[in-house]
Parts: sequence; structure tokens; C-alpha cells
Amino acid sequence: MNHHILTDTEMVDMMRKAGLRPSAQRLAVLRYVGNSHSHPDSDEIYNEILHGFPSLSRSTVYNSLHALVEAGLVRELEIDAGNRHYDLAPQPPHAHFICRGCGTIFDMPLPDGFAPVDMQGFEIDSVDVYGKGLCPACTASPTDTKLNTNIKNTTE
Amino acid sequence: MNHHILTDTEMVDMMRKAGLRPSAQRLAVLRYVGNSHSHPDSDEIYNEILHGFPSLSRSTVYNSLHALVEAGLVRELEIDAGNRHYDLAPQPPHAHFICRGCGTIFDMPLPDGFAPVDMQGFEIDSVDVYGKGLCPACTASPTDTKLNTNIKNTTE
DNA sequence: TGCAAAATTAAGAATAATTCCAATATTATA
DNA sequence: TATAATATTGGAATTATTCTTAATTTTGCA
Repeated sequence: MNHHILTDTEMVDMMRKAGLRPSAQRLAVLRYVGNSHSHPDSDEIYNEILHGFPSLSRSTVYNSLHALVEAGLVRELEIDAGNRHYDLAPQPPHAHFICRGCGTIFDMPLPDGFAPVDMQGFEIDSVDVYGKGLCPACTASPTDTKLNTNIKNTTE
Repeated sequence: MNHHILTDTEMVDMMRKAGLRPSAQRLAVLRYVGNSHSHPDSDEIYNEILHGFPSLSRSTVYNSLHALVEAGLVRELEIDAGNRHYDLAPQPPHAHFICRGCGTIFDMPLPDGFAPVDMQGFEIDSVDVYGKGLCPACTASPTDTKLNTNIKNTTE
């Protein structure tokens, strides 16, 4: 939603407050998730921060993501079956929309006054709203060259 | 939601109307998804209908599910990352809730008057609402024996 | 009824995301 | 600085799903 850029210092503070050791790799993951706007998956994150850590392991990306999700700083999106995407958590609540043409994930406003129903006896931790369809670009050109660009991206 | 049992005849009709050939395997898959209440994943479906088809292949289950989803008779739930679950489609619209204790998926009412926001220029095909938390049983007994029962189930 | 074409099923290999594990390195602190 | 706790690596293992090909079944039609 409103994407104001977080500084490293702010992010380190967030991690500290959440009881997480702010390792360089962890910070890089959080920075990318928080400032990229792209709702990346683990592969995108891995490829993008690889620069800074030539010996980066995919395990580290997964470990960092788990730690950050666990700590409540990052949210896991299950909008794209079989591929987890990530978004910064502490934001105004919003929904997400995935385009079936290009795979891009967009922020989507929640319906006015949206509030989860409460269910007798259940403890509801979170409610996610996911939309699917076509984005403006893909509506315009169904067989666009952009098609599927974001789905299997990145070299290597 | 309201789970009235569909007869085989009704299901065959549904398939025919949707332009799908009602093979025995396909019918078995639809019958299980439609009448089991359990929001099964492909593994559960496979194991449950194996009785009737000793030579059943997992591919057939996947093929059937794809065909049924494509035809709009079955809905794919992405509530459980890395595991697709299925639900009968032509029902009053409702949300779903997954218990992080036992993995059971429950139907959940949508908030009153819930309607997707419309987004300028986007074509919205569907909007899904997924809740997470603890079901009554798991709230009562956090370290219950039932724990994780539904998550990695089935022998073989 | 009989046969060709089309569709479906089956079996298993291939793929891809994720998890697991053991070894090494880093960091925090006594 | 030594020790303990935690994090990172690398690679093997796991798991759901897809893909491929061949065999089988069904369907439409002569």
C-alpha cells in the first residue's frame, strides 16, 4: 500500500524489538521484501541479494524468511499455489490480487469496513483476501509478450 | 456450507452440462470432493477412491481435478501453502478457515455484505477469503494427540 | 456390429519448491 | 579471550505436481 522506504536502522530496530538477531543476510532479506514492492518469492529474493553474499545459500533465505514471518515482520502470501510470496507485515491491512496473465501481484484495497466474522469457539489469528484475474496490461493485450514474465523469471 | 448430498445422477448431469465426459474416475473424484465435507487434497482423494479403482493413478486424480476446476465444478483452495485442497464450487459463497493445530479446513461465513472492491482497469475473476488460527478442539488442548493429524496423513 | 478417431487412464520419470541435516562460521557474553 | 548460542552453508532428501508416452477405453459413424 503506502510504500515508504524503511532505512536499515529502522529494520534492524524492528528485528531487535522482535527478538531477532539482525544478521547481514537477514537484513538483506527484510530489506528486499520491505522495499521492493514486488511481493517476491524466495527465488527472486535469493537472486536479488546474491550480489552482496556470493556464498549465499537458499537455506539461508528460507531460514531468514521463516524467522521474519515467525517474528511477525513479514507476511506469507499464499496467493500463488505452490509458490510462497512475501510482503512486509506492518502496513495498513490490505488484500492482494494476482494477474493470471503475467503473474504480477498487486496490492488491493479491502472492502470498506471489512472485518472478519467471528466464529464461536475459534481463535482467528488472521484473515487474508486474495483476488485473481487480469491486470490492465494483460486485459489490453491477451497475448502480450509480457505474458508470464513474472512467473518464471530470473536467470540462473 | 449447507451440505446436501448430491446424487451420482446429479453429478453426471453437472459434468455433462459443463461439457465434461463423465468417466467413472472423474465421477469418483467429484463425488468425493462434493460429499466428503473435508476439503481434501489430492492425496486424500487418491487414497479414498483407490478402493474402487485398484489401478488408479495419481495422474488421473490430478487430471480429473484439473478438468473439474476448469469446468467450474470444483474450486481450488490455496489456504494451505504447498498443498492444494478442493471444494465443490456451486455452493453459496463462503470463506475458509484452516486450523494451525490439526490442519482441518472449516467453512467460514463471509462478512455480511461482503463484496470485492472494484479496481480501475482490472478484471477480477474471483476473490477468496482465508482465515487461520485454532479450531475449538485445538484451542482447548494445545498439545492434543489430534495435533497435526490432518497434515501428513494416510499410509502408503 | 465393427472400426477409426478421440479422449482418458496409467505408470513412472522429471521438475521445482521446500525442508532437513551436518559441518562450519559468526556473534554475544561471561 | 573462551564458551555457548545462534546463523550460515551446501547438499541431500522430501513432496507435491507436472510431463511424457503407451495402453486402454469410449464415441461417432459407416
